[in-house]
Amino acid sequence: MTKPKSTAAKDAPPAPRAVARQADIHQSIYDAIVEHRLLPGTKLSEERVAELFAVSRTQVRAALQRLAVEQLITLIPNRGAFVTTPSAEEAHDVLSVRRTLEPAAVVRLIERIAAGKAPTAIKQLRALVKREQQAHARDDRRQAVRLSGDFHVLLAEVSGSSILARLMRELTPLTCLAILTFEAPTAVACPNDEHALLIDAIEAGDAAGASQLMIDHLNHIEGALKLDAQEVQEVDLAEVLFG
Amino acid sequence: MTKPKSTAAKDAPPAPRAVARQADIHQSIYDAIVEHRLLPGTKLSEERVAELFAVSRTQVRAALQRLAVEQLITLIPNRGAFVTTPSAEEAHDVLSVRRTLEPAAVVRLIERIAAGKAPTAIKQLRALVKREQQAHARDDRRQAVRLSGDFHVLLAEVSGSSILARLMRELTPLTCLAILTFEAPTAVACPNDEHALLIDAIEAGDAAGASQLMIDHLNHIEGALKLDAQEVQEVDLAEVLFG
DNA sequence: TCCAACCATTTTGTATGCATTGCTTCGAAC
DNA sequence: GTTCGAAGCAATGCATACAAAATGGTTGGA
Repeated sequence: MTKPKSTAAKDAPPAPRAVARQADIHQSIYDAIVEHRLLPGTKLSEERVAELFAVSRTQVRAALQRLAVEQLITLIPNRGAFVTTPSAEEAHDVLSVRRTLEPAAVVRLIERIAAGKAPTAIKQLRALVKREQQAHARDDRRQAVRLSGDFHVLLAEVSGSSILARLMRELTPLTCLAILTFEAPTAVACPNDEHALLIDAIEAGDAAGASQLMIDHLNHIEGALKLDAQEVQEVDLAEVLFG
Repeated sequence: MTKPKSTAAKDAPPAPRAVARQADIHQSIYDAIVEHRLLPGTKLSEERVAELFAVSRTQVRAALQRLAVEQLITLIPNRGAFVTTPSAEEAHDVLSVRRTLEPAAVVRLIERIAAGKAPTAIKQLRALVKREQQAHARDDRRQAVRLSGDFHVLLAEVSGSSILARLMRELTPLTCLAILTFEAPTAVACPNDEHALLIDAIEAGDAAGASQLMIDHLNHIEGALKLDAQEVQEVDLAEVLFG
């Protein structure tokens, strides 16, 4: 019974399916990185992670490899996996591409709503904004930034383009990482009133207005980034390796 | 000669054999899929692939996993890996997103050239178009389609945005797959004169004209897709990968 | 005292063996 | 003759064991 090695599957009632394990590991690390509980530069030892999840290194390697493709961690051969340290340049780059993509998502969504194909879109978006405001209300900045990213992903999803949604799922975590790395703690990340205004414009069917709001919103985010404050906070030896 | 292991020789390849093997497998399968030697729906058995490359299944699994993240293959739990069958809807979706992204890449590149930051860009692009024309000349349609995709990736790369380049590296293989799946064999994929015209407009610094050319170009590709022809055939793995 | 080389420990890379899952085929009953 | 079920088989999922590489400390020499 106490041995998790031999027939461990019976001990875990909620996740008897083996496939879920790997996804769980990926999700947990993903969440930790996006919510800045795992700081850039932190090393993720295979054995350590495997221990924490009570699985073998095989599963961990798979999860880490996927995270590496998503650029959330950097895999150095024979050295290990490290949480990616975003550069200021990359942060601007991501925001720049998002200024191209997201207005298109907004326009798409407005067209889709007009065609009656996305009846619950507005409702879903408002629900997410509400959660975001709640996070703000309890001063949970990490969760707020994360939910803010989720908002932009949801926007792309309900716009009806799976490709667009996929790209946004790649870009938003990088943006979250950049915000939490470069933004001053006092600054407001993705001011949620802008999200609310954006929904209003979408609901009103104002394509031009909504697009401009989105661009302004992304500009505000980029403007809030402080490129000089690249300080290291209690990160162990990793920074030395990268420095 | 006697002791190749110690700290003697530095001319040994900096890239370890280890990572190279895995990358090789990935690249080989990638090429085969993008050049349509591996047809959509084909099953890629771990054991079979491992045999062909003379490695263990471990390496193959890693390569397949990466291909799955890139959406070139579909991983079905307990079933195996299959070359992704693109749907007509996805094909249109990809082209739609590219119509949003690529004009931005063109404008970016023109600005970059004007700033003197990409002196060899035009030269590189023309060289690639030349190879593409040569492939056309010898009626190598598969290689032509593949090089055509490479052209669009190179365009994004020299535009100076690594994020944009990354996204294009994801989208072009899907487009290649769609073209070779849905397009009539007689149709010309990515008419290379359009690529040449595009380069001319970029070199002339005509941002509006070049953007429009890019949009037209992508529209031509989408227009050439035939949504009904969706056939699946069986092929021999060894023949395709090494023949 | 400082630099360099060596050895031990830790961590990653890889293969292999076993368990599990899904498919297929053969058999029997209706 | 058709259909449902069970057993066998093949392929994937996963863990463990082993090998290679790197790091850190230590020892020896200049």
